[in-house]
Amino acid sequence: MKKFFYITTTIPYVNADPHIGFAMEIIQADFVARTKKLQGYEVVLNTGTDEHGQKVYKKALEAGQDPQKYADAYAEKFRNLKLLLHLTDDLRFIRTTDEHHKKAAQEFWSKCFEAGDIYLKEYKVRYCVGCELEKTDSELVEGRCPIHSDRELEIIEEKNYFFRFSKYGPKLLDLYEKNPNFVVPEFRLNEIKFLIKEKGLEDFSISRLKSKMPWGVQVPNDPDHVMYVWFDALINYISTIGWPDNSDSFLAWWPGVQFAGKDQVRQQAAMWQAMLMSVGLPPSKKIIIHGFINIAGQKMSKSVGNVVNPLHIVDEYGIDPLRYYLIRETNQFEDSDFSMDRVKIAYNANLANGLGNLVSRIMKMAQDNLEVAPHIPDISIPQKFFDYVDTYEINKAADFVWAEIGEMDQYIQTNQPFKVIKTDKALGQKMITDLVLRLYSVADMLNPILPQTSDTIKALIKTNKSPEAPLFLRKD
RNA sequence: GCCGGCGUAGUUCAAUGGCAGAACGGGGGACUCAUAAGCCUCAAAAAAUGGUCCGAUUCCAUUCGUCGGCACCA
Repeated sequence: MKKFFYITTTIPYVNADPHIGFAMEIIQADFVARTKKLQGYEVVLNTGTDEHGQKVYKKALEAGQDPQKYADAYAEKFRNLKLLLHLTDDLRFIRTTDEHHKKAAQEFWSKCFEAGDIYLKEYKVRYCVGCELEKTDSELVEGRCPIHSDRELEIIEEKNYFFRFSKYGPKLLDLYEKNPNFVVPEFRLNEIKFLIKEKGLEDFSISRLKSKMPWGVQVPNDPDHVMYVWFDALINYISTIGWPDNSDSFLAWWPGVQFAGKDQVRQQAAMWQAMLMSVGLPPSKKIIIHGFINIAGQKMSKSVGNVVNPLHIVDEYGIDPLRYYLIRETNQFEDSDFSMDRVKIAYNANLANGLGNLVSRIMKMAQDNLEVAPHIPDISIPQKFFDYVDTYEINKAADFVWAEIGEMDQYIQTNQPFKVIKTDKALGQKMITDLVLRLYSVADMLNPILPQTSDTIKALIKTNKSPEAPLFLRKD
C-alpha cells in the first residue's frame, strides 16, 4: 500500500530574483519532503512561479518586452534553484502561465460561479494621476497618495467580479475548531480566528478589466475580464497535481501541507480554504507559517538595498552549508536575523569542528585499524527524529542529529579507542566498528539536511577511507 | 488607536511557584585518534515598580521597550 505525501511552498511572484527568504521556505519544505521519503512515502514537493498581474505587466512594458518573455526569464531563475539548492528529485515546478494551470483556473472559476459564489459588482477604485496607479486603502495617508499629497485622487467606478468570502466565516471557524493544528504555529491561527470573529469577512474582488490590464487568465464567459492574479495563483496548489483532469493523481496527493510566510496567513488559511469549500474540495492538510529573515534587524527590501542572494552563500560555503544554516540556524516561526558572520560562526562550530572533524577522526581510526569496511545492517533512524518532523519542529530535528554528533565526540574522548587498539586489538576494533555504524546512522539522518555530505560520508564508510580533504574546511 | 505575543548570560534559545540550563562566543587546563579540531573547566543573565504567597524569574497589575495582526500587496 503506497503512502502519499504532498507538500508545497508558496509560488514566488516573478518581479525579483530569488532571495534568501524564499530559499529558506523551499529548503525547509525540501527537508520535510526528503524526510517523508526516508519514511517510505511517495512524495511531491511543489514550487513554481506566479506570473500574472499588474506588476509583471508594467515591468515588462517598461522593459519593452512581451510579458510572457519577461516572465520566462524569471521562471528560469526559479527553476534553476532545483540544481543550485540541491532540491529533491520529487520536485514539481508549476508556472501560472502553463496551459494546464490556466485551464484549471478557469474550471475552478466556473465551479465557484455555479456554486453562486461569484458575482459582478460596481467597484470604486482610487486612482492617483501622479503615480498613474490605483491606490489601496493601506497605501493612502489621510485619504491621499503620500507621494502626491497635493493632488486629489480620482474615483473610478468599474465592474469587478467578487468572491462571496463573507459567506464562509462560520465554515472556516468550524474548520479551525475541528483542526486545532490547522495552522502552525498556534498564534497565527489565533490571528485569523480573531479577524473572522471580530471584524467579519468581506467579499473580495477577483477580476480586473482586461482593457486596463490584460495580463491574466481569461475569465470564462466574459471577454472583458481577466482573473485577479492571486485568485489564479492559489489554484496552482491543485493544478500542479492534476486537478481537474487527472483525478487519480489529484485524489492521491490532495490534501497537502503548505509552507508559507507570515504575510500569507489570510490568503492561505482563509481565502484559499474558502475557495476550496466553494468548489467542494477538501481543505489543505496543514499550513505552516514561517517568519522572515531580517538583515541587521532591518527588513530585507529592494529600496534599502539589503536583499541577500542565497547564491552568494553557496559561492562562499557551498550548498550544504546554506541548507544547514536555513534548516537549523534560523528561527522557524519568528523572524531571524541574518549576517554572513552568523553563517561563518555556525559553519565553523557545527560543520567544520563538529561534523567534519568527527568524520575525520572516526574514519582515520577505521582506515588504520579495520581490515574491511563494516557490514552495514539495516539502519533505523530513531523515531524521535521523525516525530519532530511530524510536528514541523525542523530546528529540533536537526538539533537531534547534532546531539548525536556531540555524544560521539564525548564517547571517543572518554573511552579512547585510539589507545585501546594498541593494547587490546579486538576490543578496539569493536569500538571503532560501533562508531562507524553510528556515524552511518547520522549520515542517514543528514540526508534531508545535507544531501551531498550524507552521500560522501556513506561512501567513505563503505570504502573504509578517511576523507582526503576536510569535509568542511574551517574559515578564518 | 484596538487586539495579542515577547522582554532570561556577549549572542541564540530552554526550563521552573522553592538555590536559573544549554549551545555558540570569551578565559584557563590536561590530552592527541581528528580540521590549532575534540574533551575538561571558569566567568557570564531574569527591563522597572508594586501586589499575592512562607517563598516569584515563573501568577497579577502598572510602566518602559520590542514584535506581530488589524484584508485586495502579490
